[in-house]
Amino acid sequence: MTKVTIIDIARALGITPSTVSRALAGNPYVKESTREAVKQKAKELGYERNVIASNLRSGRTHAVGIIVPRIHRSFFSSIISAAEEVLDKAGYSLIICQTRENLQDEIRALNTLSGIRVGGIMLSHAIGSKSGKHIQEAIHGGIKLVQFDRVFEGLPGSTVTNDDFNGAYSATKHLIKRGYKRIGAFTGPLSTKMFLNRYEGYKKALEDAGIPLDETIVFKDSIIRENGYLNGAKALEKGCDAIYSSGDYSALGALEFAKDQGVRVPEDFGILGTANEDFTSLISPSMTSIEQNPREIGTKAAQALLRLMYGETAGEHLTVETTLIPRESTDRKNG
Amino acid sequence: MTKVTIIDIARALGITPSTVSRALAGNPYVKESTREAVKQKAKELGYERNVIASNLRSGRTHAVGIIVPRIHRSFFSSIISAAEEVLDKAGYSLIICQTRENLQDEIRALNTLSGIRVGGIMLSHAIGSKSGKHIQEAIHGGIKLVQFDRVFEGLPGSTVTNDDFNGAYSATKHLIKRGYKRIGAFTGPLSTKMFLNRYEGYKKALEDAGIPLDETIVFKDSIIRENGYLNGAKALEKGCDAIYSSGDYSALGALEFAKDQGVRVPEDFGILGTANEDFTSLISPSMTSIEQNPREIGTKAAQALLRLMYGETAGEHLTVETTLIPRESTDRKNG
DNA sequence: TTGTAAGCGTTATCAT
DNA sequence: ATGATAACGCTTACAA
Repeated sequence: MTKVTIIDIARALGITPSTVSRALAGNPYVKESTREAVKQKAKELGYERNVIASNLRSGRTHAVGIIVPRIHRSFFSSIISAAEEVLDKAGYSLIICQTRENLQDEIRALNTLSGIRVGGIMLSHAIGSKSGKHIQEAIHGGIKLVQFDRVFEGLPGSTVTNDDFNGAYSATKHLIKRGYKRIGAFTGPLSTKMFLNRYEGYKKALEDAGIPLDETIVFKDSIIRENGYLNGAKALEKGCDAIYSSGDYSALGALEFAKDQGVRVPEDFGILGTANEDFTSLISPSMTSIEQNPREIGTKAAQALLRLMYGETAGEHLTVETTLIPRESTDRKNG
Repeated sequence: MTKVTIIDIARALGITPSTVSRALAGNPYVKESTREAVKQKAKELGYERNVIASNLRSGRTHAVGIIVPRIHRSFFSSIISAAEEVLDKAGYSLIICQTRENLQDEIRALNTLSGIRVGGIMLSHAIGSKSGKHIQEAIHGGIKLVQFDRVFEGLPGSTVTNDDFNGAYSATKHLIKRGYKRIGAFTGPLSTKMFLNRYEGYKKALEDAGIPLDETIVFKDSIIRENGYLNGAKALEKGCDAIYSSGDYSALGALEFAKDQGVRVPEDFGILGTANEDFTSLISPSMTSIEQNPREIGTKAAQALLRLMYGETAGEHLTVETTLIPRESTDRKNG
C-alpha cells in the first residue's frame, strides 16, 4: 500500500487536490509551473495514482479481457501476444481467461470480466458453446465485444476472421498447379462455419480447374493425427495423389501413413496442411501449409476493440488473409 | 454500466445498504431469511457487485499479474495456462504482460501492475535485465513476488525453478547407460545460473561414471539451431558419439548435420535435447528430451503466490523435477 | 487558472 | 441482527 495520495502532494505544495489531479491528468487549465511542481513533488514522494479510485470515480476502466479456449495453443498465444502489444501501447491491460473448450468456464469468464467492469472483451468461443445467447446475456452494460476466429453471428460488436475460403482455394490451386490430379480433402466437421468455408474454397478451386468433385475422397472427421493416418490410408486406396487438409496434424498423420507404406512424398503423394505449426518446417519432408497469421488477427482484434470503446464504430467485420507456405511435401514439378 | 447497486436492493426491501452488503458478503450476523430475501432480490434486479468500489473500500484487489518474456513460447504459455487455472479457482484474475526480453518493457509492466494494485506478481525476468534492482524498486507497497524459471537472488518472496542439475545429470547418465563413450555438451552461456547448474549436472554424471571431462567438446554458445549445426560438426570431428544439449533446437541442428553427413542416429551418434518441444516427437528419428513440466511450474508458482498473499509464508524456494523422455535419437542397445 | 464540494459504490465501525 | 455514518482516493461540475 503506497500511502502517498494526491492530498499529500497538495498539502506539501499548499494547493488543493483538484489541482494536483488536473496537473497529473494533463488538464490544459493548469499553469505550467504548477504542473512542473506537482510532477516534481509526486516523483519525490513516490506517488502512484490509485487506479482503482480513479476508475470508480470516472466510471471507466483501463482493462480489457480476452477469452480463448486454450492459452498454450500457439495459434491463440500468438493472438494474445500481438493483442497485448497493441493494448499496452494504448494504456490498457489485458486480462486473459481460458475456457478449456468448456461452456461453463466460458460463462464464468464472461461474468468475471463483466464484474471487473472491463471496457471490452475479445472472444473466441469454445467448441462446446452452440449459440451466442450466453454471451449476449453477459455483456450488458456497455462492454464492447470483438469475436475472432470462431464467431457467432447475430451478436453486437466486431469480428475478425481468417479468409478461409481463399486460403483453401489457393491451397487447392497450388496442388493442381503442381500437377496433382486426384486431390482428396480432410475438411473437419462442416457444422463449424470455418470448416465449411474452407470446404467451399476447395470445391471452387476444383470447379475452376474443371475437376469434378468426388465426395468419396472428402473426409469430414475431426482433424486429428489419428484420423489423418486412417483417412490417408483410405485416400491412397481410392487413388488420391494428394491431400488438402484443414489441419496440420491430420496432414501429418497422412504423411506418416505414406512413409510407413513406402509411398514417396511429394513424388507420388502431395500433402498440404493448415495452420503452419512449428513442426511443419522441422519434419522431413517439410510440409507445405497455410499460415493463418495469428499475430495479425490479434492486432486487428485489439485495434477493433479500441475503436469500439472509443465510439469510432458500432461494429466491423475484418478478415485476415492466409499465406501459403510451400515446402517439400508438395514440391514436385508439374507433371 | 449495470445501474443496480446495493442501495437499490436495500430500498426494495426496506432495509439498509449495510445489511445488503453483509448478506452478500456472507457475514454470519445476518438472519437467514434476510439473506435469502437479499439474494433473491439481487438476482431479480440483475445486481452485479461493483468490484472496483469494493476494492477501493477494502483496500484489497483480486487480481495478480504475470510477467514473461514471450507469451507465445510454449514453455511460458503452459505456465500461464496452469497458473490461470489455480488463480481462477481462488477467485483471482490474472493480468499478463510480456517483456519481449526487454528491460524497459519489464519495468513498464512492473509499474503498470503495481499501479493497478495487484496483490502479487509472478515474474520470469528478461535476459536483458542483469540485476533485480528494478524489481525491488517497483514492488514496494505490499505486493507479493514469485519469481520462476529465471530468478534473481536477494529479492523478497518465493521462487520456483526446475531442478536443472538433476535433469542434466540423469540425461547424461542416460547417454552413458546407452553405451555412448564420448559425450559432448551444448551448455548455453554459463553466465546464466540455469545453464551453469545444468553444466554441473553433466560434469557430475561424467565424474560418477569415471569419465574425464574434456572441455574441448563442451560448447558454450547460445543454444540455437544454427549453432547446433556448426557445433555438431565440430563434435563429430572431435570424435564424439553423443551430445547432451541444453536446448532442443541446438540438438535439432546437430541432428540435421548428422543426417546431412550420413551419420546414423542413434547408432553412431546419440542426441539428447532439453525442453521437450512439440517437434521432438514429430521428427524422424524422434528426439530424446528433458521435459521441464511447465504446467507444474505454473501451478506451484500460483500456489506459492496465494500463500504469500494469505500471509502463510514469507518466502519459499520450490523446485520442479524434470522428466527424461526417451525416444529414438538415443535408442541403441548398450554397446 | 485554481478552489470547493459532491459524489462513485462499497465496506468498516460504531451504535442500537 | 440491523442501522447510521464515515471513509477509501480520486474526478469533475461549478464557483471564484
